[in-house]
Formats: sequence, C-alpha cells, structure tokens
Amino acid sequence: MKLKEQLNILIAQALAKASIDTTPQSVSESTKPEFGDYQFNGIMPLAKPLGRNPREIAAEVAGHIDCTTLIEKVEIAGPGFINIHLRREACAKMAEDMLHSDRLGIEPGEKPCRIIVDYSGPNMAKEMHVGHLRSTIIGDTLARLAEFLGHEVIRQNHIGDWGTQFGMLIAYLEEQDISSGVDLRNLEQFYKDAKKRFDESEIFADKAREYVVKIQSGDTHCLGLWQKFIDISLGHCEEVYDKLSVTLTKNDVKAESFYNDMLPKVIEQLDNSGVLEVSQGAKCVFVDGSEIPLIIQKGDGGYLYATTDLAALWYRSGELRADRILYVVDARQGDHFKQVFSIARSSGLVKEDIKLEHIAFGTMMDKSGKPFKTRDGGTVKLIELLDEAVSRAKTSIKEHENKSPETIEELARIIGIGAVKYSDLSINRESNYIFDWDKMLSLDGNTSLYMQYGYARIMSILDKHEGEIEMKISAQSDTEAKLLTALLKFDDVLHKAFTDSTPHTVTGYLYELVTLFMRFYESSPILRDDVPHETRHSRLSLALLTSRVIRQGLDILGIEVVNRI
RNA sequence: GCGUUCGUAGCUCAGCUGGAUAGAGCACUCGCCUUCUAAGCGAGCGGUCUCAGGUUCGAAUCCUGACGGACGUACCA
Repeated sequence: MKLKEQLNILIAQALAKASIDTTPQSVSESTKPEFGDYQFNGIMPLAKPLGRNPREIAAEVAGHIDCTTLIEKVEIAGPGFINIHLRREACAKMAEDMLHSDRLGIEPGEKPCRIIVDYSGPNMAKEMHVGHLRSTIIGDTLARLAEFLGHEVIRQNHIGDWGTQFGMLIAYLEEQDISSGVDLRNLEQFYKDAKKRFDESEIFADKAREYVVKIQSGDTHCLGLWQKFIDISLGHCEEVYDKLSVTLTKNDVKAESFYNDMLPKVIEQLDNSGVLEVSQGAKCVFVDGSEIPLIIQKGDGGYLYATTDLAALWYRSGELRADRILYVVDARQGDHFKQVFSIARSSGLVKEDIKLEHIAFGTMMDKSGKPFKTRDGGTVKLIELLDEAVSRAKTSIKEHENKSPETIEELARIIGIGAVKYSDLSINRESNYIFDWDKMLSLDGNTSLYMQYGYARIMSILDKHEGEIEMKISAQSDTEAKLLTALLKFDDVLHKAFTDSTPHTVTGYLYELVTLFMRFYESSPILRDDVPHETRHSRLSLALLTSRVIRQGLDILGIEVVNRI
C-alpha cells in the first residue's frame, strides 16, 4: 500500500508521455487542504533545462496523468505545482484491503536485508542507569521496525564484561565469604565498596591488578568467579529488559570478552593491510590526515575498546554476514565510530558493500536542562526510574473505584512504561532529550497515553457493537476522508522511519492519526439509532482499521495498549 | 586551538533530499457533556525561523562567516 510509490509511478508515466526525460522527485503531502492530498513540485526545476515556461510544462504533464484509477483530478497552481486529489472510492478500496490483511497491507520487501542492531550495551560492573535508557529503547524499536518490514534482524547486546575494573570486583568478591552468600543484589553498592577497598589498600590494589592478568590469561578459578559475577549482573539487566518490555534476551548477548581471541588477529590484519603505524609507543591508525589517531594497542600491549569494536565489525561482516549494521550509541562517540568504520573499510575487515551506521542520540537532561542526575548528583538507576514511572502512572489513573487492584497495577504498568518509551522516541533522536514526568504522563499532546486513550475509545465502540462488521468503506464527510487517507500513509511512514532510523516519524504519524480519529469520533456518531446501516458499517470499518494501525504502530515502538482505560 | 552538533512562538518540539500564507502541544482567554470513555473536541492569542552575506525563479531548509550553547579532542569505555 505504498501510496507515494503508486503516485510516483503515475507521474513518471505522464512525464514519459510528455517526452520529458528526467528522474522526477517524489510527490509530497500537500501543505494545505485546498492543494489536494498530494502535490508534485518537480516541474519547476525542469523549466530552465527545457527552456520552457513551467506552467506550460505542468499543463502538458498534467494532461497525461492517468485520472481513471487512483487519482480523481489534478490541478495546476502557482508557478507550476501539480496538486493531486485522490479518488475516494480508490482510497476506500485500499483501506478495505488493509482490513483484510494481517499485516495491514504491508508486504515484506523483495530484497530483505540482514540487519544487525547493536544496542543497550550495559557495563556489567554496575547496574543499568539512565544512560542506557535511550540506546535500549531506540535500538529495540529499530529492531522491531526492521523485523516488521520483513528484514532479518540480529540483535547484538555488546555488554562490557572485560577490563581493569573486573579485576577489582573479582578480588573483592574473592575476599568475601561466598558460601555465606554475598549480597550482590545491590551491584552499585558492591562496586562502591570494592572501589573504596581498592583506594585504601595497596595490597588489595595489587591483588586486583593480578586478577586482571589472571582472568585474561584464562585462570580457571578466576574465570569462575568472573562468570558468577557476570551472571548476576546480567540478571539485573534482564529484570530491566523485562520491565521495559524490551526484546533483548541472553541469546543476543555478545560480550566484549567474546572478541578477546580475535584481537591479535585484528592487529595482524591491520598490519598486513599497511594502515598500522607505531606512534609514541602505541600501535595506531591515522585516518585521512587526522592528527589524532585511533589507538589499537597500547604501549604496554593492552587492547582498547577500539580494538574490540573492530573485531566485532570483522565478526559481524564475516561470520554473521550482515548487510547493514546499526550502532545505537550516544552521539558523543561520533568521532570514534567515524574512525572505526573508516579503518574497518580501508583495512578490509568488512565487506565492501556493507552499510555501517552510527545511530546517534543526544543526552538525557532534566527539566532544567542539566544532565539527568539524582538530587545528590549520582546516577539514577534505571530500575528505580521505571518503578517511579509506574507509580506516577498509578496516581494519575482516574476512576480507581471502578477498577480492581490488579487492573490498576496492570494499567499503571502499561501507561507508565509506555510514557517513558514514547516520550523518548517522539523527539528527533539526535537532539538532547529533556526528561519531564509531567509532560510524558499527560494526556494532552503527543503522548503515549493519548494514543492509548484513542485506542480504548475505539475498542469501547467495537465491544458495544453486536454482530459482524461489514468491511465496506465510503467516506462521506471531510473528517472521514481525512482519516481515511491518513490510514493509507502507514506503509510510507514505516519505510521512511526505517531508512532514516527515525522512530519519531512513527510517533508523529500516530499522533496525527489519533487526532484525526478524535475529530471523527466527536463529529460522527456510529452506534446511535438514527445512523443508517451503511454509514454505521463504514464508520465501524474506519474505527477498526484505525485501532489496528494504532496497535501495530505502538507495537513497533514496544508499547502496549489496553481495551479500557 | 581544531572537530562534531544545535540555535524555529514565553516553554517543549515538528518541519530541513530547496517550493505556495512556517506547524503542533503546554501556558493564557473563550465555547461545547439528556447521544458510542469530557483523561475529549472546537475557537482565539502568540514568530525579524540567532545574525550577516551568498547560490536560486524561490531559502527555516543548501553554502560561507559571525555570535551563543552542548559535546568531543593519544593510550578509559
């Protein structure tokens, strides 16, 4: 149901009939209702090369546009715009087709890609904090979106489980009496205690450093302790993923340590391809004249995260055979990824035609525009933030007396978690994100609760209606027609969100859709006795299709809906 | 210093592959519940798109520069 594509084909045919040889720009949605549903602005740029008056060209092209199927009529306006009015019956037919399809008429693409989405990536030394929220939410949505569009998605959770701090943690763990049950429920505290010990005792610090070497050289006992620690820490993460309804599982974990054996080979490969050079004692790669190199191996022989990232690229390209890799990582690492991608290509670590993308996002700020912290300046634990979202949602629920405690719990969870996710996804991911409880839990404006409320309103009608719905649509009023055309845009919107990796394209669309539905709802009675049979079923069909688009759209965003709110 | 990025209504944000009179929400003012969830809908108010040049038939959008903010910048990740 790619509406734009269909229109573009009709335009291209008309241009060909007018003997104009060009690759036309795409039609776009009309900026004003009086300009029709879509507009084609591609005539004006042709005026100069053709040496003709743009309005004349527009008239000629417009004359060739097929107005017997999808398009009702076209109009020429201004300096050479072609305004396109869609045929309502054709739109109604397409909407009916959507209703008859499990996938809302969205067919998997002809050439599905294998896409790796690298997201979340928590550090095992500490509990997940708000810094992991955006990557986790955005990455999960991109994975779900690609999957829905028929691509093969491989999720990768590149957890930090390898490095100097683990020596300290294992040494501290060893010091405790494990048999008596070490309290690792509060990982944050454990880390702080170990750090304190590290700073206070020279002997302990030395021991910690020894442990790093022991782990990395494969000492069984130390690896056992390390594994125990990682398991517990990963358990914390899974609790968060579960609460967030994020699709990551243990199977998606590919930790830093996984690449350990590959690191010397990466160095070798870089050396063989001739990009490696030694500078100030460290093995480096200088990317196209940049003064600052990417350091691959430290002077003391140690590896760095850049080395691991290169190994991961190698593995993902060679073993996993990815066509496209998305790194959903903080925007501050932009320079790092630019270098890593460039080196991976120039040294032949990845296939030539692979697409490597850093899906950057901005920092999470508090209401006053400062980085998001606790009152005393510490990091906010993710699990606590999510619990707060649920408890805030609970207090905002109205009509408590008509609902069972279980219903309220469930409702609060769906509203609270939905609000956290939606507010994050609804802004352009690259700008900094201002985290505001009141705004995200509001019903007004572009919020998840508004979408969920719209959905519940529809479900209420569908529940009250008895018998089958005859899926026959005839949009009579202006509000109905607007809702109808909005529904048809779903496919185009998802594809745009996919190619640009912009979830906020989806939220923006859903908001527009639900707004149009609310207007329709206010102005167009459905179940009232005086509504004619045909009208009722047409409106029921529109409502049903709207509910399905909302549900599917929110599902891609990882947000649940409820039938009653 | 260099680099990346951002600057649109009082606030939070859309719009940016150049197109017609720059859009939402909040806030503020006003109207709409005997009819499917008023947690809703409608109307009004609110703009030198930071500034200055340039390209163009046409610039919030592209280019250059200035100013302001955020971030990054050699062995942490």
